[in-house]
Amino acid sequence: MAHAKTVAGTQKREILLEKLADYVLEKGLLEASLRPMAKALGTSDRMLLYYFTDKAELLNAVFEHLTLRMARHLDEITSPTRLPADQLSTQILKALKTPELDPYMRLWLQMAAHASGGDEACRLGGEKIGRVLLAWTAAQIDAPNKEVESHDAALVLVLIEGSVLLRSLGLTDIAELGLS
Amino acid sequence: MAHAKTVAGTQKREILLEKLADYVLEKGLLEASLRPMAKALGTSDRMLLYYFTDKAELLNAVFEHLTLRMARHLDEITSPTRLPADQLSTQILKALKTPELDPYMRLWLQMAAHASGGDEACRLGGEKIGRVLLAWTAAQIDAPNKEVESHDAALVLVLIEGSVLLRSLGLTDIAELGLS
DNA sequence: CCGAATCTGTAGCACTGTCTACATAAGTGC
DNA sequence: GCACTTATGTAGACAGTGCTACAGATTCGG
Repeated sequence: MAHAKTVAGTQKREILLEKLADYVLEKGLLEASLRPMAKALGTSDRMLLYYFTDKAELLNAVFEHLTLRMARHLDEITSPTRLPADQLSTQILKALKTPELDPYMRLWLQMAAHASGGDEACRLGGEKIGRVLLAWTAAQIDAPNKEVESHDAALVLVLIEGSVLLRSLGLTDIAELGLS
Repeated sequence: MAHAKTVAGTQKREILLEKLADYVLEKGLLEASLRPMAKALGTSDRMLLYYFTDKAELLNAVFEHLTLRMARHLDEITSPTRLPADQLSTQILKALKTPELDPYMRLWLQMAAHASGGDEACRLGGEKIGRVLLAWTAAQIDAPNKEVESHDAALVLVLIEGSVLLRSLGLTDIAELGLS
């Protein structure tokens, strides 16, 4: 049949998925080819396509897995004290530059680029990540009411993403000057 | 020898470059392979590698060409009246969503993604585009002094880029809410 | 007009990409 | 122990990539 049926089988799929997520997070989308990934995992492309029907399905699973993983990381570093938007954005940016979270931002950037090229899977995955980040941001904003909170959260997210993009091009000066 | 030597030769290179720029701008980096490009131009990959030593050199030339072309487009739509940062950012974003300029933003996003993956040529090209946009923005900002002007220009650029990234993921609502 | 330099077409190499066919190993229910 | 499902290895198909070798066409200075 198509793929894993037994208990051991689905477990193995989970293990593979975990390692695949590590790999994609570190190497990025451009190096996410079946053979290199399989090699890094100590298996063969044949096996990847046994546990995942497609490369597309594989990447989808990786995206979902990474989204959950990122959400957990974010939960761990959620500040208990709420801050106004301007202070929060620099605070958040600092957190996202962390070696723990930075890879997610880089991958997200790559997903956005693929999305702009028409890749619907990347678009959808990237959208979900964005929503997670937005909710996380909103929960840390000090605002008089819900309306201001959503507005400020959106603003902070826009600022963050702008910084991510500019930083990836080495335009760190602009990113920092703008956020200061 | 390596490539074009005569007058007609360098002219032909310019013509190819022009069409290559059109192609890359429309199709993006992922579809910028020699054979498809050559086919779209009515020539062969063999010819592209005659007039350009490398694919790398070809892309570099395309990037420079497009940067200049974008700068010309920007000049044409430069508003004579300077605006404060908040009004300017929405104004500029509207301009960059135009079918004439939007492709540049999409390509820029792809370049940033490649840059974040370690592609130095894309990083450098993308950095130049960023500087052009920054200068163009600064020239339209209403600010009391140069210091505020650079700060506000940087801020506007960050906002713009954040919007571009979010929009490419379909998160238009967040982009617009943040900029409002 | 002839040799030499500049162009261009054809064919192919070496590699990598996703994905499949087929056979075999390993387990599992009876 | 035997049939049957599940798991895995080997091999390769097939298309795509950048790039090159070689030969033929074209053009151009003498």
